[in-house]
Amino acid sequence: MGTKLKDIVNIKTIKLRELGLKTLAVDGCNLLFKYTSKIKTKQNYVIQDRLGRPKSHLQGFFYFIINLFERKIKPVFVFDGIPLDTKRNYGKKELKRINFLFKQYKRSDENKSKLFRNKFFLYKFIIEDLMDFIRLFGIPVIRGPSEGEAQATRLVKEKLAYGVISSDYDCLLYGCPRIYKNWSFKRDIIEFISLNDTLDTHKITNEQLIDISILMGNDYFPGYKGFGPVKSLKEIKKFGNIFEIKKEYNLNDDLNSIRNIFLNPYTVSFNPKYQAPNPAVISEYLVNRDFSPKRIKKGISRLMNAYKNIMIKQTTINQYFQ
DNA sequence: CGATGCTA
DNA sequence: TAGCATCGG
Repeated sequence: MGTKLKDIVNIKTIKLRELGLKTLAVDGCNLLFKYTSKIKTKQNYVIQDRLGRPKSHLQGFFYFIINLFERKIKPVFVFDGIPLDTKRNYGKKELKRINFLFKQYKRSDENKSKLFRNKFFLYKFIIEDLMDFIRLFGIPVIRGPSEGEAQATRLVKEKLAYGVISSDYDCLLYGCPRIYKNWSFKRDIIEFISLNDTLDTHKITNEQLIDISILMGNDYFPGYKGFGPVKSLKEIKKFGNIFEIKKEYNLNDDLNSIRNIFLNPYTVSFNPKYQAPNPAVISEYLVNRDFSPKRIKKGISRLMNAYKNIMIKQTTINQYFQ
């Protein structure tokens, strides 16, 4: 939802290679959703193996990892923890509908395409398998207890990652200093959003940015009518914080708890560790999912070459600084 | 989305 | 070999 911050944040396009040898926390759910909706057949279905299992996300993640490795970027994948997400309450009705669709999905292609774009379905049936797949690359994966953005930001704050790759701006509200989005491997560029630059530009604090998001509306609060980026920013700068505005406008929502979601998110301690990718096992996994041997061979060769180059570069640098 | 194949 | 179209087998 963080899209409403678009008019406030500072966006800069940089070269992907500037991020070489950096560890970036990747919002895995974001990517999963992206690939299951964008990698599709002519009939607009996810691509599937002969057993009807989805492959779109596997292909997407496979090349995403390879492309990052080739640019010497090390990802750590962060997934959301809870299948029942707090933004949308999946009631009994929706659960029933999804179970119904799932039972039918071997028969109806139409249901499949809907199912694979349903967040609840992905959370319940796809994520764990995908995390296992990623682990075969020796890449650390964590499923945080609340929002992925919050957990990813914690890694950055603890200097275990340099920044976060995510499609929206919510990480800024959690205090993430660097967000990267809208990459193009072909053009070798990525957009960079700096929290500090954003705050400096408007001469506001991180808490004030949260307050602005509350006025405009964020994932946890619908906001107030008439409060867009311009008015929200102006009023926060004039009154200082959301509580003064609450008094001024006679609002009676519990805004402090919304604020606290961002100021004190529920996350866990995690120390990312990297290992060498396991080409044989990755290959076997992809063969089982009906990827063509040609694709697998080429991809794995790119992967292992890229990994080797990261290791060489890293050792050289480590030696240099010793 | 990113890879692959085809065309000139 | 770049640029466009189509595939994901």
